[in-house]
Amino acid sequence: MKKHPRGLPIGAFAAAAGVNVETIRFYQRKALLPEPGRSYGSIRRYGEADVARVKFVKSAQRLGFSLQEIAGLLTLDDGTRCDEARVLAEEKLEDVRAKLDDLRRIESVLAQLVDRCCASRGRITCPIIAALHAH
Amino acid sequence: MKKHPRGLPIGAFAAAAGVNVETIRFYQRKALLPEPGRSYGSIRRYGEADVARVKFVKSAQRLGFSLQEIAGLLTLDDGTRCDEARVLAEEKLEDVRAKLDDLRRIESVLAQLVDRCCASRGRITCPIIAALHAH
DNA sequence: CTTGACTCCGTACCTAAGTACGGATTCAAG
DNA sequence: CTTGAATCCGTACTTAGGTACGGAGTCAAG
Repeated sequence: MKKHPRGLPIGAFAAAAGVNVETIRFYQRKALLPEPGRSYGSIRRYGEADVARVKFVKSAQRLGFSLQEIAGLLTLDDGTRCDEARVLAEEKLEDVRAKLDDLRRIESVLAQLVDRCCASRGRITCPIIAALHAH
Repeated sequence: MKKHPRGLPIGAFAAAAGVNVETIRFYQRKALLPEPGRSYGSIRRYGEADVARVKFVKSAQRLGFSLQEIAGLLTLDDGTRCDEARVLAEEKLEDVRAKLDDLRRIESVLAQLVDRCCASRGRITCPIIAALHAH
């Protein structure tokens, strides 16, 4: 493993964070990452804190937060404004539960259709097609 | 209500189907609707079958089918190829169940985080922020 | 025959979260 | 000092499902 005494250049940084170089640049434009210092020239150098930040973003994404919402979470990064973080998490939980309700409804309709379809072998009109015509 | 003896022009058709005029033209480009006849001039005229078709598309969308998948369903529109329709419905059911699994996992994590957050009033480090840093 | 509403058509724009490209620098090794 | 890799930067493209725009043509009523 190579040493990067002045901090990681973008390629090594992206690899360390498990994302694409272009993704780093994209996050930079979205201000999800601070503009890093550019020691000796015009090349950006990143540190461990930046790697942690990208991983934070990816963790939050896995919980369904959008990048915009994650920008909000990142302003609470010092961990001292628990109330605000809880509000964001509660709102997201509501979103997720609403989507769950939708999907459960859809699942039951689809399951019924598949079921009725199986039960109606030889019928002239497919129950699935008929149901889609019915509403 | 006005009569449209030669069939509905696009505006009345879109209204009857409950969608935007632009949506009709978009569906036309996607070949979800057949090119309608243009009697006497260059104006498209639509019939009841077209209205039913748009409603079919909207029903299928509510069940989570993409327009591309709906194009597939529409080729089975005569209702005689029940097996093929069932396969498409089963695949969609699998999709929906996979998404449900994801969301349930997310819900439980979020619910735990909110819970722990509530339990830790006064703590210095917010458990939500800490958890996002942990993975 | 004119006016106003409607339609036609192609094209651009929108969101989200990136990905891809390409010319110009710059860095590091030999 | 040269060469090749990496970086910089702006811009365009991607998917899905539309929405919006604008100029030209057409249709029906008065």
